Amino acid sequence: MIRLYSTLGRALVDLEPRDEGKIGFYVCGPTVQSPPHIGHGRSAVAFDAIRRYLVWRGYDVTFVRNVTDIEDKIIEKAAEAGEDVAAFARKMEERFRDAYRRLGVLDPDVEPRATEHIPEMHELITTLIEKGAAYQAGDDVYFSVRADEDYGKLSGRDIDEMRSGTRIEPNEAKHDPLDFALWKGAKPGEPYWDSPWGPGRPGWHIECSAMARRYLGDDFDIHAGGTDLIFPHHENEIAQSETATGKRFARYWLHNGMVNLDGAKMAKSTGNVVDLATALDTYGGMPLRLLFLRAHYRAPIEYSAELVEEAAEAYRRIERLLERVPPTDAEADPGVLDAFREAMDDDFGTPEAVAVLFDTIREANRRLDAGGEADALVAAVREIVGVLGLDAGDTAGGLDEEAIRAVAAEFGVEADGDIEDAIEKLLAVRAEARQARDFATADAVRDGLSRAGVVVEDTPDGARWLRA
RNA sequence: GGCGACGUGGCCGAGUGGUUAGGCACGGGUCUGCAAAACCUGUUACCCCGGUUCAAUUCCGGGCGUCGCCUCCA
Repeated sequence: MIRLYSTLGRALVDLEPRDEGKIGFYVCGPTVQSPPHIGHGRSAVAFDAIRRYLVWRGYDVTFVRNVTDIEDKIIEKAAEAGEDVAAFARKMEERFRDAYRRLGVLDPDVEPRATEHIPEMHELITTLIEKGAAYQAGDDVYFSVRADEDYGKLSGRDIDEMRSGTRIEPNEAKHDPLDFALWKGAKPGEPYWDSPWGPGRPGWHIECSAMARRYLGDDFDIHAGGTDLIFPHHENEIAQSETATGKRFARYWLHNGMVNLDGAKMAKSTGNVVDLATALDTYGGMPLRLLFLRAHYRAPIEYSAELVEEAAEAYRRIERLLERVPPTDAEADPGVLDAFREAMDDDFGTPEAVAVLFDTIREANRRLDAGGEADALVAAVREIVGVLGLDAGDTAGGLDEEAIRAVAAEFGVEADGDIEDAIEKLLAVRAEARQARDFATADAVRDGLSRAGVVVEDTPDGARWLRA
C-alpha cells in the first residue's frame, strides 16, 4: 500500500484511487513568462519520479501537465521583448520542454494549453455565476469567497483573519477584498477572447480547474505543484471547482519544497535564480536529477555549484558499476526491489531509495572484487535507476575536442576523425609504452588526457576512459 | 501579526523510543609500475531547558534560531 502526504488534511494517508488501478495525476505546469530556473527543474523531477514509480507499481496513470500561456506577466514580458504574446509564450514553452527532457522528465500524457481551453473556462464561470458564487463587476468577473463555506481548507486560512491583514489591497470592484478574478476584461492592446462578459482573458486559477476537469474528471486523484502554489492558487482552484461541481476537486494534494540559494528561496520575482539550461549545459541532467532525488520532495533544498558537483561525483558511482557489468537477462534481486518499494511506498521516499541504490552498488562491487558475479544485483540497480529516471544519459557537457587533438598531436597520433577514435589511439600508444615499461611516456599520455578532461583508468581488461 | 515547515556529524541529507542510513570531503589500508576505480577502515551527530519513560536525537511543554506562504512565483 502506498502512503502519501496530502497537504489537504496535512497527514499521511493511504492512496485509494477513484477508479481502482488507475490514477489521474495533474501537475501545475509553468506559467511561461521566462526561462526555467532550477526550482522548475526540481518540481518537474519530483513529480516525474512519482509518476514513474506509480506506473512501475502497476497503476494506469494519466499524467497531465498544463502550460499556462496567458497571464499578466506574460503580456508584460512579451511587450518588453517587443514580441507577440502568443509567440513569446510558445518560445518559452519550448525552453521548458527542452530542459525537462534533459532532466529525464517524461512527456506528459496530455499537455494542455490554457489558451486552447477558453470554452471550458467559460462553462465553469457561467455555472458559478448561475449559482450566485461569482459576479460581474465592470469588465471583470470575480469569484465570491463567501460563497464557499470551506474556503481556506487547504492552506489553513481563515477569511476573517486574512481580511484584517495589511497586505490585502482593497479593490473597489470586488465585493470582498479576497474575491479573485475568474475573467479579466481586456485593456486596449491586450490579447483577448470573446466571452459572455465581454472581450477579455482568464484569471489565473481558472485554467487549471477547467483543464484538470476536462482531462481527468471530477474527484480525480492527485493534484501537485510547488508549496508556493498552495495559497492562493490551489486554494482558489478548489473553491471554484468544488463550488461549481458540488464534488470534490482532487483527492490528494502533493507539494514540493522550494529550492534555496544561500538560504533564500529561488524566485523569479527577486531575481534570485539560477538558469536551468545553463546548469544543464554545465553539469548535465542526471547529476541535477540525482541532486533533487537525494532529498525528499517536500523538503526545501539548497542549490550551489558545489552541491551539484558532489551529486555528479555520486552519479559516476552508478555509471561505473553499470559500465563494469553489461546488461544481462538476469532477474533483478527481489530483496533489493523490496527495499526500494518499501522506501518509495512511504510517501515516495527517494532519499532512502537512493540509499538502497548505493548500498546495492557497494554490494555488487564487493562481489565482483571477490571474483564472483552480481548479475541479479546489477539488474536491480538498472531497474531502480530506470524507475527513478536516472538513466536518461544526459550526464555532462561535450568533450574538449581541441585539447584532446592537441594531446594527440603531441604524441604523433592522427586525430582528424572522430574524437573518440583519437582517444582510443592515444590509449593504444600508452598501452604500448606500458608494455615496454616506458612509464614516463605512459603517464604523460594519461596526464595529457586528464588535462583535456578525459580520465584514464586501468583495468584487468586494459585501459578505459571516462569524461571527467 | 496569522498559517505552516524545519533545526542531525566538515558539507548535503534520511531515519528511529534502546541496534551502521546514504552521498561527498578528509585520514589509514588492500590492490596497482604509479595513479584512478573498487573494496576495507577511522574521525566529527542528533539546537537549548524542562517533562514522560527502565531508556529520547526520536514523544510532550517551553525557549532560541532558520525558512516558506499570507502579492506574481515550481
